[in-house]
Amino acid sequence: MTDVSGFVDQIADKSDDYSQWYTDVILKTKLADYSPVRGCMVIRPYGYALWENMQAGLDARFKATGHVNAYFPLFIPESLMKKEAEHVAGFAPELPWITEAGGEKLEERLAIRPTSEAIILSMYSKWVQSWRDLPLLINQWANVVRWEKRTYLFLRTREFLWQEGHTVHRTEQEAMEEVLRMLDVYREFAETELAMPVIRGRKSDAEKFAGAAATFTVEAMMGDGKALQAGTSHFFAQRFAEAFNISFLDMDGERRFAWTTSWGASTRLIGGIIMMHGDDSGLMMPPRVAPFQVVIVPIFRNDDERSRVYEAVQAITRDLTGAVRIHTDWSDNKPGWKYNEWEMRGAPLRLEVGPRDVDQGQAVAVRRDSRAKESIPIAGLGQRLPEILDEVHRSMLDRARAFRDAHTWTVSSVDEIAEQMEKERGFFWAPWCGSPMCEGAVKAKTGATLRCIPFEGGDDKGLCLVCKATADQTAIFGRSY
RNA sequence: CGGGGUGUAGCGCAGCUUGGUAGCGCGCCUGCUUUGGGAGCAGGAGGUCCCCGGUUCGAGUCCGGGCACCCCGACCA
Repeated sequence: MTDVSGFVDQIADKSDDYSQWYTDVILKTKLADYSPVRGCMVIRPYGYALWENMQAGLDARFKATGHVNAYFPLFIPESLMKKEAEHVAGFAPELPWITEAGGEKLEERLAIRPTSEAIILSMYSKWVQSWRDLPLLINQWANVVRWEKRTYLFLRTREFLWQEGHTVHRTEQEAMEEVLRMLDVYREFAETELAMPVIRGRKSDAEKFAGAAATFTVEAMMGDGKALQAGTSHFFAQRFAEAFNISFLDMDGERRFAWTTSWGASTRLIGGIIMMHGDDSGLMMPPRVAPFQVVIVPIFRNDDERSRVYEAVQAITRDLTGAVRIHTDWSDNKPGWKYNEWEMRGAPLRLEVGPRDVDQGQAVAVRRDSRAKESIPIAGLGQRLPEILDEVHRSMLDRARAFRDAHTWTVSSVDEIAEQMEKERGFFWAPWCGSPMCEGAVKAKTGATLRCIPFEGGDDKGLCLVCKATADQTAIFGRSY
């Protein structure tokens, strides 16, 4: 393997200063930049292209499960915001308010949406009259604002992009099925498109969404052992339906409150991609959402060679259009510079095309993840490159799983967590009695919060890691973003 | 909201102790030579030294006040 030490000196060492590494990577690879507005960021074209690919993957899955898109206003009247007590209490500290517009004080303050339950469900109360109107399955792609005190690129900014699905159902069972179905859509999307292994589970009461009866989550482990909530799906029971008066005449002629859900994933996932796959050379884009899956680096010494290489590159680009997302770097930089540049920016595959290759009717493919080189006949690129991209995806997913497994411990006491956290962070599986007191004790002692009660892999009998009472469930603890 | 740090060219920084022509590296522009793992030479452009006030013949530098941003912590769907 090529020695790559010292090539990317603009980026802090990942092991040396993880958060500086993360910030450097984002700025240097032009994913995003700080904005003139404190706590807000600009998503640059390279980052936005990534987001568009992620959107496409999610949107197709939402459509395939029967959902349609719509768009609701950014502003929420205070009276609507206040209708569900727990909900407003949960978001109050980070709500921005518009009190004046057009040179006049508003009669009613308008909140800038932190999430859209209030505005969407108030509309649903008009639209839902009969059991024949159900289920109502709507998603929206939008920006939301939460006035965070402490911000971090992609992971916690005051404004961010996301999607939020809001559905209404006739029965509790249907609503719960929807909640779990969409949670699994997030899991499948994360693994299939982002090469990001996640754990499905339920949130504790302390960690659940403000106003939800139950919150489910997919949790991923970042490269520093901290947890990232990669997507959530909420079961509201009939709480919001009662607050917003969403009721319908059922088949038996009885008027009943509906059952509602919501589920969301955001640009935070981009932060997850960076932290899960990146290394000291920079980004590593999961092939299926990478803005450029293959970057061609042309090599030549003079005009004659340049024109021969140009022809070959044109032919290759023609052949591959539609099969892979391809970009050719015709900048004036030297090839070596381009190799480093595109490794830093995480292109999954580099294709070198030089005079020697043209003479032999081939091109040299180099993988970002392993830096393995392979000479491929030009005629065979259309078949071989997608194969390699799939291999890269698989090995990235495998590596992320192996990393998570190597940083996961089964423990029986909170002291074990504290002890291990001194050395290395990760996920801690432990029996938990269900008490918020014990959950709080773990946080106070170790800084780790309860990430979820996993669907699979837990033990249903044990003694609580804190109080030693009988515990019929297992919880996963960890530091989180 | 608390603690720390930093504001000087697009970026990274030096200069401030001891006041006196605003500098360095990278990047950028032009030309020539280069190009298979971050090229070389030559020439060139680019400044509200964060802002306001004070001291002084003279302030990037000293004094006072303010602002902004970054990092750490608390808080946080």
